[in-house]
Amino acid sequence: MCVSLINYLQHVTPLSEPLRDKLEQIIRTKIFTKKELILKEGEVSNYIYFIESGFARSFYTKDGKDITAWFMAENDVIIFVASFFTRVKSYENIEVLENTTIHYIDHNELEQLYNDFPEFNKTGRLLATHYYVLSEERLYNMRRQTAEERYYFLVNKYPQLILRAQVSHIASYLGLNLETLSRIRSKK
Amino acid sequence: MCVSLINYLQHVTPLSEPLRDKLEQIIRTKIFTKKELILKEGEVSNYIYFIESGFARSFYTKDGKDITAWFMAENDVIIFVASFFTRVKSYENIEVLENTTIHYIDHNELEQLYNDFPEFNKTGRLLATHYYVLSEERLYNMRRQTAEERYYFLVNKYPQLILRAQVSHIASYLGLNLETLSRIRSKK
DNA sequence: TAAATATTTTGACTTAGATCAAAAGTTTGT
DNA sequence: ACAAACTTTTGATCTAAGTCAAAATATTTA
Repeated sequence: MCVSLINYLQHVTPLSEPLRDKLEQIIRTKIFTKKELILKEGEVSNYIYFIESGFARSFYTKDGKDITAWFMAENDVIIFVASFFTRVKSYENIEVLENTTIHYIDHNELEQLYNDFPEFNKTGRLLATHYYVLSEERLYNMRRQTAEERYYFLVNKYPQLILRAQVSHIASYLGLNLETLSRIRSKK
Repeated sequence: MCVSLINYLQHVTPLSEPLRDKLEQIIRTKIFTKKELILKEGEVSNYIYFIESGFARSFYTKDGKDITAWFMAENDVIIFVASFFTRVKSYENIEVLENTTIHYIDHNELEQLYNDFPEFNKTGRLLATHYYVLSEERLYNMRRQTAEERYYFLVNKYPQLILRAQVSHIASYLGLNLETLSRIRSKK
């Protein structure tokens, strides 16, 4: 059932057989239907998630407005970064935008795994590095730049995202209001 | 000479004696004077740096303008993230803003270190995670928010930075022009 | 320590994107 | 297949921040 996740991890760096067996034991699977929340703000994020299929977004509320922080699709590892790693309450939610199947691992079990299988730290290091690079890239795109530049960066870098997400979510992700994004898109 | 870096790493997670010895062997030290560039855009970042003392900033050029990406001070680990990890040419520079002493490790030697001392992957994982959290935090502050909100977030989170960096650099980091930041600051 | 250079502040005006409002188009459920 | 509920587009203003210009301060350097 969780073959996709183990394959993914195996692809990051090879795993020993006992480690794979242990992973199979601790990975849980859950199916969410459109609009369900995988995680709610105010909770400490206790799981690291992996999307087997589907589409989701993280968002938070600011001055009554719903602001999308990022989108996640097949083969993405997702975490409330700050909350999962530093054990503080999350200010973000994760909402499923299409029916979605996820695999997840409990925070304590993951810690235990790092202890029992020190080799797994390499997987953790490479994954953290990878997501760190992506985060810096999004940060880079966010600074300066006009609304139009930011939008077309996203279009080029994540074309499938543009097709799947709705205008209002893309707009709030880019720090625009939806009318502005609508106008940018209709300019040709 | 590189005691400060080894202490720092030891603080992340304990290191074995042979690992410490190896680290002492491969860590290099260099002193930069104000305005020198530690690294130039167009180069592949070959080193991971650690600031023992001093102050620096990373910046890039966009439409002829110099834009500060971040600041680094004592006990900060610094890398051109994308370039160091993915081995592409960096679009960023690192400039020393005060006389600065740095320790650095060569990319290949670091890879070798991970191979020879697999335990060091734990240090790498924890450091990558830590900097990932900080990156997401900066990203969070960058989105939405008015110029004033962004500035005061920085003031509260990094008060020493505000004292050390010049207005024009802080302004470009916040995505503002310096006149706008000057006006925000003079509002009391 | 005075001149040269760099940085910050202040002022007048412009503009990209926000806001408010309503029409048009799409999706969803029964 | 129709009504209800969303989502997107279009239009008319408004405003926060940008631009250009010049004066006021601070910092370097000789």
